Amino acid sequence: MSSDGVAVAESLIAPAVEAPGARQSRRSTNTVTLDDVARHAQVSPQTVSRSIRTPDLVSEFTLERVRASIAETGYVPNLAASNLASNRSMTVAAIIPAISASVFADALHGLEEILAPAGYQLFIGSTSYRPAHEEELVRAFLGRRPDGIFIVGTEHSANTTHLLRESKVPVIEAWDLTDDPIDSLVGFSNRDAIRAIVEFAHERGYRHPTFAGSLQRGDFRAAARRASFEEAVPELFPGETVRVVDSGTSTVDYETGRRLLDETLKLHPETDVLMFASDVFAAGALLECTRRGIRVPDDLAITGFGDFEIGRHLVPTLTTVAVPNRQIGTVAGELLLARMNHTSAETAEVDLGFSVVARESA
Amino acid sequence: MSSDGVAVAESLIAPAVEAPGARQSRRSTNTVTLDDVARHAQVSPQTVSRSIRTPDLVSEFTLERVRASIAETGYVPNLAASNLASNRSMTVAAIIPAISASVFADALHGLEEILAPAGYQLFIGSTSYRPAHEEELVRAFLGRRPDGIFIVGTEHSANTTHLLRESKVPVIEAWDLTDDPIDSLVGFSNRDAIRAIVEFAHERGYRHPTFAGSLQRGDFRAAARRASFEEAVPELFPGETVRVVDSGTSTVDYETGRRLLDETLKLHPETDVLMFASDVFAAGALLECTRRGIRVPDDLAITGFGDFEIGRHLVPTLTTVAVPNRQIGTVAGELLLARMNHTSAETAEVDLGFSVVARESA
DNA sequence: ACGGCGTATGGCAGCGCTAACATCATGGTA
DNA sequence: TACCATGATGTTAGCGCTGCCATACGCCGT
Repeated sequence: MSSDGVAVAESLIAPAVEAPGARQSRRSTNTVTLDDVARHAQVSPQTVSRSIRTPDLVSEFTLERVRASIAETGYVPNLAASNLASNRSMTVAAIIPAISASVFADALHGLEEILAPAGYQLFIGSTSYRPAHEEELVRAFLGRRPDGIFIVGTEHSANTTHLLRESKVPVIEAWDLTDDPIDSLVGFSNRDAIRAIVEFAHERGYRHPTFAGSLQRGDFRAAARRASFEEAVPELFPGETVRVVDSGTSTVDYETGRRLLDETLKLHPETDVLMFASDVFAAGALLECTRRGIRVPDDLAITGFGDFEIGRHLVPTLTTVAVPNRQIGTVAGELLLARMNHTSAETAEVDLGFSVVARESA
Repeated sequence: MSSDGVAVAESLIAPAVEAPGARQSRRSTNTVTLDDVARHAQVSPQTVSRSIRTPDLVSEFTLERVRASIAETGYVPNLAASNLASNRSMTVAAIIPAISASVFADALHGLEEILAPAGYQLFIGSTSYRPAHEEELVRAFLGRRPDGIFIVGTEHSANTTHLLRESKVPVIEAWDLTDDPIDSLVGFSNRDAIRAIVEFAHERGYRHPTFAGSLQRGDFRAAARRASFEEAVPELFPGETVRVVDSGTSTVDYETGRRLLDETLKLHPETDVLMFASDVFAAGALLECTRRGIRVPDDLAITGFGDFEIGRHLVPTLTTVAVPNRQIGTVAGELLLARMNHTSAETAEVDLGFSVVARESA
């Protein structure tokens, strides 16, 4: 082939000039790039880029050709390169304690509902309630340069807080309130919510409340709820013992609820209203009551926390506290969008409140 | 200011030479880069890179200094740049129908459990059972150049299949079996599973089975389960009408289960075993039976699908089909790891099976 | 006829990192 | 002593894309 001949001749004359293939290419195999599309459409790479990102600036005629070329070549833009060049990743990082906990799944759903139409993608990581893991996760996620961060909780390690503050990325802390947020805040007061349901129990005439939950290390919201109970009881029930049953680090499931009921009956048989830190526990306990023939609420009243769907279907239906899971996600999404579009530079602290849902079980 | 004066003079003499700051920097504000760390530690950038990625190749002495510099400068690696240069993103994309569905959350948990220790991060997207959305999601995710893809289901649009095939990325389809996978496959036969529980009902002596589920468009696994029921009944119950109650596009929740029970009692009062497409429906129906005083299984037997935790706590406990949710995730994770490390180039088709769990409700 | 303006496109450089290769000091071996 | 294998570090040249600016062209008003 004549072209080969030319190349060889050249390399004899000027050995400094690389022979084709002397240095191995670093390109990934078979990947269509923006340049390929540009060549195919006979326009500059810049025009292809514009056709994708700001089609308004490209003439109808050119746009047609570029689109056809993209389709024909099967081009898929490399967002890592785009991210690097434009310094925007079009991603939002979401850090939650557990994927399988439905409350957080609801919030993520709300978050995605707002962000996806604006072209943002969600990076999800779960900490399993371990602060050390949270820090690791924050570090790893920051490496991907998200345009926004959604994180459950207001209590983080000093390092985590520092990392987030220094990152200059809009951060939304969710699910609780605090006086000193990293940036913005969307949630409700776990403390007030528990207080409200203790007051409810008091008004209904119950006299011997017991609180039951798991005190997983790292679950600061659960801890806040327990503390709030311990604070409210002496005020509302003067002279009454403050009874708390704790399953330790157990997972949040129906089985744990059952065990918590068991322990309560053994340790505090005088209990007339058993207040759970989660509807899941309450449901497990309620079903166990059905099995054992304990009449709810006559023998023992039960309350939950979270207003999960099952509460409306249990027999008897469950008295609980409704919490705006989904709304936490949508509000957070809207706040983030405003910040990321530079529509607003303001941080916000949104208290979405809660409500006591009185049903049959108490 | 004198520096301004100099700049002007220079531009008069040699306008082609850029005055400092004439072209605006594109760097993101205040970001510490690998070069900054290198300068701080007085080593080359490459050595810093090695210190992070392959510390074995760096001397103890240098490593110490680099680590100190990283800490002091607060350096956070830019993974977009790393990704671009190395052609590895260290991410796996997971595409599931719904985040809030616990079965998929379990699988994701399993997947993460395997991938996270190996340094891979999970990108999660939900399709809401819409094939068009699935395609969009696949396209967007491919743009991030994941090293592996986990996708629920074996039925995809032609475009989706084509995109995934052409991407050359290891793909695992999950939750069902097929003769023609895109790449690898981890799941169980929804068809056989339903058949097994119909056989179970037959052996237990039930004579008038009815199937109840929602037939959401896009949920091919639900459709397969229904079809399997329609296939099994004529064989096992010759002469018996094939009764199917369908809630249309309702969401999978307890309320729908209740409505399905309602409809069944109206349309097919002869039913002696009601077989649900999900434990969630079964639980909703079972609770409604309790409320109405319908005795289970004496007046009506009930079966579910999925072996959710609640089934073990309902009164009566729920007969169902156990399905290896978590294991689907872990096995998929292991297969992906092997492919991504180039330990194995082989595709695999893994049938994890299922098992009928006989409890009190049937 | 001319400069000024808006629209469409192209050229250049660089985002922050790493693969590939080059270099340089060791130490052991023939 | 010359030689090469080994380990530690440096140099070069991109990865694929977009920000910024330059350029080309037609249109308008004066």
